[in-house]
Amino acid sequence: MLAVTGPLPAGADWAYEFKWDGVRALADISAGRQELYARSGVRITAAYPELLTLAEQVDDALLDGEVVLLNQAGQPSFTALAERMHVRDATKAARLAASVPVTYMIFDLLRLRGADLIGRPWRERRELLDALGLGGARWAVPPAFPGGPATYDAAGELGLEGVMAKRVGAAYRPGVRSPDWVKVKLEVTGDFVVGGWRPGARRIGGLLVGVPRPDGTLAYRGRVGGGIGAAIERELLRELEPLGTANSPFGRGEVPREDARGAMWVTPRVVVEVKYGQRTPDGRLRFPRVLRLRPDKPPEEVDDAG
DNA sequence: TTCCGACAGTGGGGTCGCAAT
DNA sequence: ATTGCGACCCCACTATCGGAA
Repeated sequence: MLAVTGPLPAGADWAYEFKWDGVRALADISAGRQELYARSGVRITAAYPELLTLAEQVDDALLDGEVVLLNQAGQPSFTALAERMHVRDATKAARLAASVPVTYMIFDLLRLRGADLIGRPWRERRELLDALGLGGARWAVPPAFPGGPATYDAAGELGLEGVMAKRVGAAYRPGVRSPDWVKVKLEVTGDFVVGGWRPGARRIGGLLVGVPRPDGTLAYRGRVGGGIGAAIERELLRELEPLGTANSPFGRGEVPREDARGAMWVTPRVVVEVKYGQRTPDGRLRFPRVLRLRPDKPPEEVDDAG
């Protein structure tokens, strides 16, 4: 079951959980055996051996949750998790499980001791899950809260990805992106200077953006290809085409070769407003998309705050 | 006839593995 | 040994098309 994106729902028929930035995983435990499955249905048991002792706490259950890798501050790091999720080799998995262990955040219960719970309301499934008393060094059942705004604020303070709102009376619908689950992500908008663009299936595939440095070069912040519809593309072409230049306005060697392939460089004069999730460890924008052009904003006034 | 929802396609940050260079 | 590319993970958004209203 998947969530739709939307504004924070309000009302007594909603409950709120933190949204964990990791990999979705179903844990199927029966007869002392345990398997983990990714959203695609692929078996990912071997990648996370530290979760296998979960079977000692429950003998027959189908659990839904998110595998996360917490940093020292207790915040999930998707970038760090990415280095673990492709691992198939048992020896390598065991070494990583010891040095950078994951945590399984369990939030739903779909089967218990032979009883299929999918048709039961979320509230009931959640009560049964809580009653199992699951908890250990490498897994947890994070709490659900009754207040939406408070949960959202807390997610912001804790540096989490956002909030999941769940309709308490709703059944579990496998594989369905249902409005009974609403994800509300903490996102920000910021202004960035266009230093180049790449042709794609559209005339403008994506923009290469950055923020100005005192020496006049741009500090690279990544590519932005989302949000460029026909109208914005037309505006961008009108502004960018006269600004073409032979040299990259970014710092030397700063744009990865992959990103620079086919790029058309421009004099850094066009400012765009971009919406995005968090930053990656090296400052690049995650899930970026163009909101609009900022013809009113001079490039010199762009900073890296937003 | 118009509107809406599902879906394919395009774009992003990443990692890994394999084949071509 | 390096590079390109697709397959997976996470995703947002746009354009299109067919069916419902």
